Amino acid sequence: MQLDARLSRMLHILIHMDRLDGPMTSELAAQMLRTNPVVVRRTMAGLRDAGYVRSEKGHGGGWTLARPLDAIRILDIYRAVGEPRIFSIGPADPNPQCLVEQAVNASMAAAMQEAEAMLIARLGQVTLAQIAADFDQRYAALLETGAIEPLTGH
Amino acid sequence: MQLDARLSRMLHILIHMDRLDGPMTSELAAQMLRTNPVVVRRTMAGLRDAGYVRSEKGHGGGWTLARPLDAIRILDIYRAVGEPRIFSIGPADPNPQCLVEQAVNASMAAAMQEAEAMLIARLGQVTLAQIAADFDQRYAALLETGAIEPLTGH
DNA sequence: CTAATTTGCAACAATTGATGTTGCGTGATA
DNA sequence: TATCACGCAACATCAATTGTTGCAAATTAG
Repeated sequence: MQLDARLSRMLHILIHMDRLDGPMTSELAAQMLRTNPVVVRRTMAGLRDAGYVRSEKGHGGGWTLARPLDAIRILDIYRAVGEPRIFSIGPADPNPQCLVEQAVNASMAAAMQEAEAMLIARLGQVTLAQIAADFDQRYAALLETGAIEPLTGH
Repeated sequence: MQLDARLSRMLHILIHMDRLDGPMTSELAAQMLRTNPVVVRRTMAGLRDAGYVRSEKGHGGGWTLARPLDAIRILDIYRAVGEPRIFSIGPADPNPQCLVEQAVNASMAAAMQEAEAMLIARLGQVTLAQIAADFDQRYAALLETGAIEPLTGH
């Protein structure tokens, strides 16, 4: 399997939702993510259950933020999408009989848990508002160079 | 895909090689790893090319350590097996046009690179001799409790 | 010298979980 | 009442490790 992009995709679409007035349909989100509306609904379901977005059916329906971006941390969304597995490397057998293998697993697990704790801590320190602010800087910088026109699609 | 266990498997088998007098055949290693001899050769090939083990064909052939365990760090083996991808999460598009997505990727990449650097640093600090010493402690502890008999398989 | 052993390597199948896709049901609105 | 949009189940696709088969090459035993 290639990379699990659910977290990145949700962060991406949540910021777009913040900049959009009115609900965002799964269809529009799917275009932005270059995927299928069903994939959007499937992944966003976790965010809805966790209270970060709301969904409305029917005409004029779609997805809306339930909180401001500065009240959502990356870690919140990581958890809302189901806390996907972080590492693609790991033990051959998580609970082996062989004592050598137990020692190997213990050593690797210690290192990986340390790295994971650091990553989780970082994800808990960054709000979506900070990412949106970074976007604003990038946008302003591109306007400055004349590389893009004001109000064109990002 | 499930977890990539190549690194763990190599650490495991290298320590067994150290405790074995004479070469270890791929067949024996495969039994210890509960896999196929071809898988063993395939993965060990990287360690041979990197100079950590030697292989001999024919009668009495097999794999032998080319260095003592205290001269091999986990990081060395990680590199020798081809530096497998560490994370199973990541960006949907590593080089997107969308500035929002660029900002998301930058934020995630910063956190992940920090965690990766910490993991790599840890793997560079642990030698296989240290893991083998941990095994010795586990073995002695089990002997102490009478849970196992001396000289039985580990 | 011949047979048995063991690695080397190519080729292909199996596995697994996210991702992609189709279809239909349900609720809301124009 | 027709259209829109989400909800959900079911199945296909994909990618990378892992598993498997087959055969060649090298080395040693007898």
